[in-house]
Amino acid sequence: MAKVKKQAAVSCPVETTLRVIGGRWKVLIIHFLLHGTMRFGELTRSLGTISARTLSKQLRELEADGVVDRKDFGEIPPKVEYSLTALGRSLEPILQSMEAWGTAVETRR
Amino acid sequence: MAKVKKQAAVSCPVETTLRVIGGRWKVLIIHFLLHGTMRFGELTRSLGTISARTLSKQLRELEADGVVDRKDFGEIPPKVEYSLTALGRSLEPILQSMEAWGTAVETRR
DNA sequence: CAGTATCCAATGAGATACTG
DNA sequence: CAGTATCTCATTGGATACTG
Repeated sequence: MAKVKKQAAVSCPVETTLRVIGGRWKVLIIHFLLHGTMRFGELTRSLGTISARTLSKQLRELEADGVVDRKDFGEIPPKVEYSLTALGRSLEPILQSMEAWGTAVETRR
Repeated sequence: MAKVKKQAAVSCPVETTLRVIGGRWKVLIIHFLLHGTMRFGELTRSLGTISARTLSKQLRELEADGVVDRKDFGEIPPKVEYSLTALGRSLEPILQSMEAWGTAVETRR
């Protein structure tokens, strides 16, 4: 299998996952989308303090990584719905264990 | 239960976990320490291209978060050993599921 | 409504040099 | 050996204003 590119370093798959869900709002976005499809404005309100620019960027990145599906209805006024792909939904157990661990950490303080 | 402080936002525990393990080298450091205690120089060599400054910082942060234990033998030449605390070892299942997910993502490309 | 364009500040992390 | 001190740069994300 050739020369493994260059800087494969060590145990990369974990870092791949981190790159995908590591953005400032990404796990929160995924969290909401696990409950169902949402429109851009709904996400903005649910997330509370995110700017349009930032939400847009995080969604595009999640889409590029195959986690989120973007459906543009091509209407005016615009209507766009975001949902999780199968790959995105497969993140649920990870989020759950991360939530459990985070809760434990916060508790023990 | 009062007013929930201020910016509790939404589902924070997951983000707590992300803040703890989200550093550039942290999951890799934890990965190695899951196999046993290591000295500073060993970690440096294992990680390949990390600078002393960066490794030092990441270790201090992991220590502050209760994940890593630092044992200074107070000898000359210096000898310092790093290991995981119980809390640190409890991250193992999370890393494993993240590794599985990351592998799946890399595979499907 | 669902964005994009610009500009800007904060953080993270690398390179290099030095030290008890 | 195990760091610390500086300096620097790249990336991330926020604020604001504008648009099809």
